Amino acid sequence: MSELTILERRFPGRKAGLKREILEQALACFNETGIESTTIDSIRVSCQASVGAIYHHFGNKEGILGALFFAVLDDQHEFFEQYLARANTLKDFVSAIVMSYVDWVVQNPEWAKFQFQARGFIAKGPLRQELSNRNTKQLKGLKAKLQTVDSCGIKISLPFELIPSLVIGATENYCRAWLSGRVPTCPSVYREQLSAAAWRSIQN
Amino acid sequence: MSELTILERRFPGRKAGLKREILEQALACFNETGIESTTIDSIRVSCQASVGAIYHHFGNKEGILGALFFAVLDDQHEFFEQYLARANTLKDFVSAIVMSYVDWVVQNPEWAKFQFQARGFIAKGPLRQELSNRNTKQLKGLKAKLQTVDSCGIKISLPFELIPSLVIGATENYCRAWLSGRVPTCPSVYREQLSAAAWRSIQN
DNA sequence: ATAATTACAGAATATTATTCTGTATATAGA
DNA sequence: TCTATATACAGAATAATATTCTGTAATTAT
Repeated sequence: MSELTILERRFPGRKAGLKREILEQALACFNETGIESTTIDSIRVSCQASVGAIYHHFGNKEGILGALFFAVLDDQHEFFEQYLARANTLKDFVSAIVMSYVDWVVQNPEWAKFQFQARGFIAKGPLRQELSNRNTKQLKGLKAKLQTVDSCGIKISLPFELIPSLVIGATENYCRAWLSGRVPTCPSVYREQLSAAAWRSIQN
Repeated sequence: MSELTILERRFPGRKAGLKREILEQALACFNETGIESTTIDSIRVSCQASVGAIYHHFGNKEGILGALFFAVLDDQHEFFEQYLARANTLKDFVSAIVMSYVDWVVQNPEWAKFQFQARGFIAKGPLRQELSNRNTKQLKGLKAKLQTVDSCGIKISLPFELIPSLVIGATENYCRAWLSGRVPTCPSVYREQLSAAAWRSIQN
């Protein structure tokens, strides 16, 4: 794991300084007051920039949202790939998905909160195609990797389209509950249980 | 099941006619173009009302959102209670939760889509307390019912706070995927599998 | 060194949400 | 039935917000 923040990794260099600052404050605003009720002006005040600067870098509000959203997505994906690379059996495979998800959320709670909020917006707006492309691509990668893995003597009889939901659904649901304060206990505490439950759920 | 629509059940009577019409068109707009990018004026045009009428009934945009959101929540809850009433064993209990969720979503896909979109907004805005109250209340009801049920000789050793996520997480995830078009197969097809997987996931 | 591009500032404008004032319609009490 | 009171609606006026536009500084490339 690098010491840099997500923004420093995705928008590196000194000349991207203001860009990062705008994004950082925008993230804070979005998480505090919600995406819709965050105004460009509130972001502008937070980062002490001008509307001109903001619109120069991002075009419009959706542009800020998109820059943040795809930065998260990329970061999460890289993180996930690191876990996946070490998985040799099907059980490891399931475990890697669950664990990487939990660990990433716990390490980046503010980004995770934002991601949950923003997905809906992106799925509607002009960037929906981009999101859809990435989803298909990632799914294809997963399928390929899945072929190369030792299946532990288990024959999965459930239809493939159900598997992703079974593997990640409960974990995602719990992480969301934790981020919103509905449950107090950090998902890290339940890494093993969530992983084991996912594994049980796909067998029959 | 009543023949009436959700709106007719929640806002009955002739004098609530325009109110229902506004809500119906607002729902359509929200689902088509997203909540943020839906303007009051686009709703006004769709239902051929005046801004005055809209603001008279709902106060502001958030008010429309809230009326729709809690109407859905109430409807879903009643539907769910019908299933739950028939559950006598723990396994039935889990099954009732999964099945009622799937059936409701499949019967009311537009409302379900809206619910997923709107939850984030409500969780931020001024109605968040109301939402939180309902969640706690429902959870309390579930716990109470859980005590009265035959546990099938199973001793659940997982912490309680994990259970709701394990039971409904995968199903919710799949329904969401279906509503957004990411998977083609209707969740109804997988009712049994989802229910069985949830049941396996909570045992260890 | 200078031309060209990129980064920024802030006033001007456009879009959208909300309020306000007035009128009609319904409802309740006499 | 009459009238007072509240509720339902219409649409112009205003406020809040997003976006554009024009100009200037800084940076980069030639």
